[in-house]
Amino acid sequence: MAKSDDTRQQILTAAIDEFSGRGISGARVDRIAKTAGVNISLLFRYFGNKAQLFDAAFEELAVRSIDVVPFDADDLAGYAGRLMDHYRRYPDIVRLSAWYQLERSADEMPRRVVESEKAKLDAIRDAQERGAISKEFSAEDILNLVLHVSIASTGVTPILSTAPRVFETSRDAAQAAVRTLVEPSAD
Amino acid sequence: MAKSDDTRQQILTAAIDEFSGRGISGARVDRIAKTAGVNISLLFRYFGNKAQLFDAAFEELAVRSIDVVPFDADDLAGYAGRLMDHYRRYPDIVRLSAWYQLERSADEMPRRVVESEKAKLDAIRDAQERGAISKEFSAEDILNLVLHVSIASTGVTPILSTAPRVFETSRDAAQAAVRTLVEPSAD
DNA sequence: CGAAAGTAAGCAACTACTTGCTTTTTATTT
DNA sequence: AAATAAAAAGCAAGTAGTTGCTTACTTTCG
Repeated sequence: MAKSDDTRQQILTAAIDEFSGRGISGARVDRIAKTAGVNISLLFRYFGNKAQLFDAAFEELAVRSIDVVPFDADDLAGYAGRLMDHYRRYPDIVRLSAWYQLERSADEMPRRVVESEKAKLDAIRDAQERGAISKEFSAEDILNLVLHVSIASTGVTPILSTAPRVFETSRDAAQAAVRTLVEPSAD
Repeated sequence: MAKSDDTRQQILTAAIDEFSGRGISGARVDRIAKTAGVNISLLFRYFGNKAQLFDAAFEELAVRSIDVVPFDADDLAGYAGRLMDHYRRYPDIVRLSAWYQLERSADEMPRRVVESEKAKLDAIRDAQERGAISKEFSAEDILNLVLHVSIASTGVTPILSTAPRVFETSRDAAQAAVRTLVEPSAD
């Protein structure tokens, strides 16, 4: 099985590359097979069809992102900074997510992603109860705002605006924005 | 010429529909022609090729958005609210922008979009000089943050998160967030 | 009449996926 | 350790249907 596991991974790596660049419709399965250096029929035997291969590629990167970027409700600015670093280092996950929203939004996110989100919301609510962060916004709104501030400099965002900003400056600004948004108000 | 102008618009409308749903690679030119009720060869005579037709569709909606949603640097929360209303009413522009970022990001935005952005930045800088809004962030960062808070509930954003939020609540939250971010600090 | 608008019928290249077959690996028995 | 057979891995060569775009021709209109 060692050999086939390797082949599987080879296909997945090539698929991540192809799908993140071109999406599902734009991707070409023979190109993926060629990049992976495997026969095209293996691709279908292992992953079923093109859409399922995309799902596998997406889940791979999504789960990795969750595992690698630790969440901290008491330091949301720090979390935002870590997220931005991760996105800059692995731009594929952002693009893959974008394609996912556009071409697969009917489906549900992978289980691990859904679970992770629930845990984050619980942690935020707990931090609010303890008075560590502001209660002005709901936990859902806070998470939503933090995530969107964090992707604001990736350049794969559907806004009518020119090229993405210089990373360093907007990283500082994003962190400051998160801090401003969640700091406990005096009441 | 009245007849041909009408045909052109018919094609453009069908193209907006098809491209916003499926992107460039996923769109089918014969489907656009059929929806528009015109012969497919006219589509190419009028618009050149598939990619140029996409550009025409994108520019149409982008310019319309700019013209219809007035910018006000002294009331950025109001602007954000108006933007969100516009996006909810015409979701096509958000999706079209998303496809554009993914499939055409090499190109430059339409001239009108670039010009409009420059004007917005100038207005923000002016408002900062007058002390109407905070100087904590650069004009670029402020605009970037406002735009991203405004698309946070559209559901076509590359974040690892489940379904979009309820519109009304997140609209209020987004406006409050913008207000918090740009209110002049006491210094 | 001349130019522009409109149309039917292609076409060459591509595309996701399959088939029928050979080779290698693994598990089991001797 | 050798023999064996089943299962899995690997491959070359398809195939049926699609795709963006063109061509050659007719009709409409000022």
